[in-house]
Amino acid sequence: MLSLKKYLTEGLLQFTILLSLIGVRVDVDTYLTSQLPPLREIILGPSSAYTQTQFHNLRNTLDGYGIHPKSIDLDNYFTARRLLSQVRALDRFQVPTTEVNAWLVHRDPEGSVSGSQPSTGLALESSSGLQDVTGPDNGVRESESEQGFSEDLEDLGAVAPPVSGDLTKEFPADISSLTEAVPSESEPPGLQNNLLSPLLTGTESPFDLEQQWQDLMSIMEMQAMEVNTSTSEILYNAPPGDPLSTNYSLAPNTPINQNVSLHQASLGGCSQDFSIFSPEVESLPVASSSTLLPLVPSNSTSLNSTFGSTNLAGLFFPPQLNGTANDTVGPDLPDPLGGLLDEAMLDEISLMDLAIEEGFNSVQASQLEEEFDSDSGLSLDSSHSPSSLSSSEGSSSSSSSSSSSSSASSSASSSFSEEGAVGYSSDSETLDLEEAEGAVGYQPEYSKFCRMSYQDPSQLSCLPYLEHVGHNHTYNMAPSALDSADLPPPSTLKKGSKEKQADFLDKQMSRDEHRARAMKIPFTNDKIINLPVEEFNELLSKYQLSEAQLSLIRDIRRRGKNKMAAQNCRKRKLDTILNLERDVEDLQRDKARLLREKVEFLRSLRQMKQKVQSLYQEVFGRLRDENGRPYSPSQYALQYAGDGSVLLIPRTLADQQARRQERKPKDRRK
DNA sequence: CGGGTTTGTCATGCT
DNA sequence: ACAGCATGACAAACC
Repeated sequence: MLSLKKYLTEGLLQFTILLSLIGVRVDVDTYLTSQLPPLREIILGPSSAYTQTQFHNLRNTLDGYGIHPKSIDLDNYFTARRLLSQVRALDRFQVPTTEVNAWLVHRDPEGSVSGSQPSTGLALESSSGLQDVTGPDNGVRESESEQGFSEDLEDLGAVAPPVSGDLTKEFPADISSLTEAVPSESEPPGLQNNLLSPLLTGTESPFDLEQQWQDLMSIMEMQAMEVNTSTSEILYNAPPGDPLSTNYSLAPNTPINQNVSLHQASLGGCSQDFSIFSPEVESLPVASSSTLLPLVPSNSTSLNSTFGSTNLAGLFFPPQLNGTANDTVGPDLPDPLGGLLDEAMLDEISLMDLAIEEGFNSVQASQLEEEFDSDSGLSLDSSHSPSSLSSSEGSSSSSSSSSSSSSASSSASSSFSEEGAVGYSSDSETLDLEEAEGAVGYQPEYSKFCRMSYQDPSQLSCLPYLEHVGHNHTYNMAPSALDSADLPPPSTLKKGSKEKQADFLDKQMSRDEHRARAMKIPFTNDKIINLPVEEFNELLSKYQLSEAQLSLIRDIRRRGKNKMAAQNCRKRKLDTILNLERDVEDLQRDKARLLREKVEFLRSLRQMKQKVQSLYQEVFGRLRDENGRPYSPSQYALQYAGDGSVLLIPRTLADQQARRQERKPKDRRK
């Protein structure tokens, strides 16, 4: 029970201190459940910074850098660092290494999907431009995408031949490459210029293309998982098998009454839910046809490159595309990214913006974090101990410095206390003053005044938290006091002066000093208290002491040592509190920094969404039917298939799928 | 004089 | 068993 009591009281004390110091909410559970030892130790168990200390050994302790001298636990130290880094990594998206390639395809009159060989039908007249930007870094990806493309084609060939046959039968091929379909951003919309060339001027790209694309993929993935506004899973509703076949089965014989000659692009190699291109328009005129128009992959055209282009920055919400297509693409082009740019995300962004503008005080930061998500584990950066040293940059201040100060002062304390002990005076309340004054046995060489290290003013000046200690509890007798106490001959003093003297002595001498005098102890309390036990026993053996004297001497020694212990204990308490204060400050700093990083990330997220939207509009606007007319966004939409290809589907079907997707995630969330 | 602070002391547990 | 340390609790002194 007692240990339990101690445990609880200690823990509660620390916990209370921590909470009282924290202006903001700190998820203590996070600390407790983490493997970061220091705070957990402080709260739950023997505190590393608040533990019993062998002060005689402290003078050998470290300078305080790196590891708390009282908890030299390298395993915990490195474990904490590793975990901390992992936790911090949680705040960043785990970007899949998926990639998207755009394919151009055209259909030839014979009904075969041209481009079934990457190097043949799919070859883009201007594909060289695409490949130019592919660059060395994309070499591997390119080959991968080609492989994926081949697979796609195989799927098409195996499953979709009837459709493709229908399509081609029905639609005269209008072979224009995607590159032709996408204009440069500076060109008037609708011009049949190279679609990708402006996007593929990778030389200007200040970004890491792959990173950008990964970010984009993350956005989409996150959107599919969290926002649930996409219709990405439509393809997953299909029975196991080729999703494309499923799509075809949805509208196997529905004729597309136009000759849909798709300059199709697909995103090859993308295994993620990728239906961001599925629009959300519900009230659009329903096309009679529900036929899916698979966008057959072309060869090495890579949207990676496309997205990597800085030109995209200028493509945000580009002007109306396809100016020549009066009847279709226009301002009312549905926002294919409605799901991506959902309000929730924007709210977050707005909140973060607000937070930034307002300077991120701790309370706001805390509230913001609560509003966002629960990755507050990032504040795990419990800076209390060695673990905090891992906290990157400049915030790794606390523990080392605090530990050093602690250990330094502790060692100083020990050294001083070994030099001498607190002087004690007799207890006036139990002794006859005159008897005390007549006491003998004080040896001058032992009457030097000693004080505890942190009672030394010079030391106090180094300990700011003790600066306010201005009390003058002069229990300790100064040498002068001792001398003066002995000087006046008792016989020469009047009664009144004796009383005054007694008062003075009472104030100058400790109670044990008085007791020692009263009992005629032949050596100083300093010796009694501070001599090593062997020397102490040796000293006792030199004198013939009564039992009462021996008892008093042992009491003096016990009290004197306990007095120092109490002082050390209190000092440690102060150090602990100060360390906690520093820890809180560090945690708040880290928290603010993490929130700032989060804001930055959300901003880049938003930018990427805009880029995707722009690209959608670009691609869609450049698609032409067999008559060279653009498709109406009210009737068709682009949609990513599960296998990475891009489909041009009737909007009705897209809407259906979108609705289906809206229901499904809700269920999944519960 | 009351309240807060500092300090000494005791009791207790632990090593 | 003893010495010593740590610490909660209490009280006295002090401000």
